[in-house]
Amino acid sequence: MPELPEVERYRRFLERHALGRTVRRVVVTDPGILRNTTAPALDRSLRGRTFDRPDRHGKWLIGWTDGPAVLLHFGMTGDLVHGRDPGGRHRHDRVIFELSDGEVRYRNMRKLGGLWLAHGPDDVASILGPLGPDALSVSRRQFHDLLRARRGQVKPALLGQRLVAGVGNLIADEVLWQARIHPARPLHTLDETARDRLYETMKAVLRSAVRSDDYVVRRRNWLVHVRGLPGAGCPRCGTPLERTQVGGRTTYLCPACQR
DNA sequence: TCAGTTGTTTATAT
DNA sequence: AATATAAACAACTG
Repeated sequence: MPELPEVERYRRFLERHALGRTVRRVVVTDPGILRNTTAPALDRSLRGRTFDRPDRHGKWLIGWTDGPAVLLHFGMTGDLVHGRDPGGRHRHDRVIFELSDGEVRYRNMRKLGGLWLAHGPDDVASILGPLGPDALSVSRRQFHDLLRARRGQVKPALLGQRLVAGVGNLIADEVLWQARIHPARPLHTLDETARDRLYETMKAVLRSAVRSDDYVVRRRNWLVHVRGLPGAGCPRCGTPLERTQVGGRTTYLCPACQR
């Protein structure tokens, strides 16, 4: 699930269910999900702390408290759920934050991604690593400046998290399809018009996806809606979609619309 | 049994 | 120094 739009939903979810709540206890059902801490240390560090307004950068969720911050990355199968009854826990709920009101569960089947504990903004920055600006808030000027400094193909550039942070495989295909740009196109062949179309399309796709509770299902005219279905055609022109590999990732495109 | 999966890191090669 | 490629991580599903 989790690309930028899903993680933004998790951010709002955490804000709704954890903001202002105090941590009673942290239960770790699978220590293998903890990346730079241990179950006892996590519980000790958070117990009694109160959650502040969470932040998001790209696909990272930053759960600030009046003590340390909890950093969550969701990999490909992460999720955040809320419950009141411990009996309702799922077997892939790896970490449970028992709060003064209900509990927030960090679920992750495949255990790509994980949980980090950070002690301040500098610690957060070093854990997140060299990310580009958030793809939803990057300015046109900054996007063009950063793009100019990149070489290679356009899709790997979008996916790399260093140009901008938050674009994943589905959104990358969606943006390039809507902007009518071939995913393997070398960046140096994109003129100013195409670069600007890329920027505007990326922002429009992300804004729209964030507004939807499930853009894969609800955006019926989008590529993601038909992506992977057998015999799927381009939602614009009906040409059978092409499935290929770009930058090592499965890629869907319309051979008629995307030159 | 095998291929495939919305992500990232690491090693290696170019 | 960047970029490209493959593998690894891990746990499923069809």
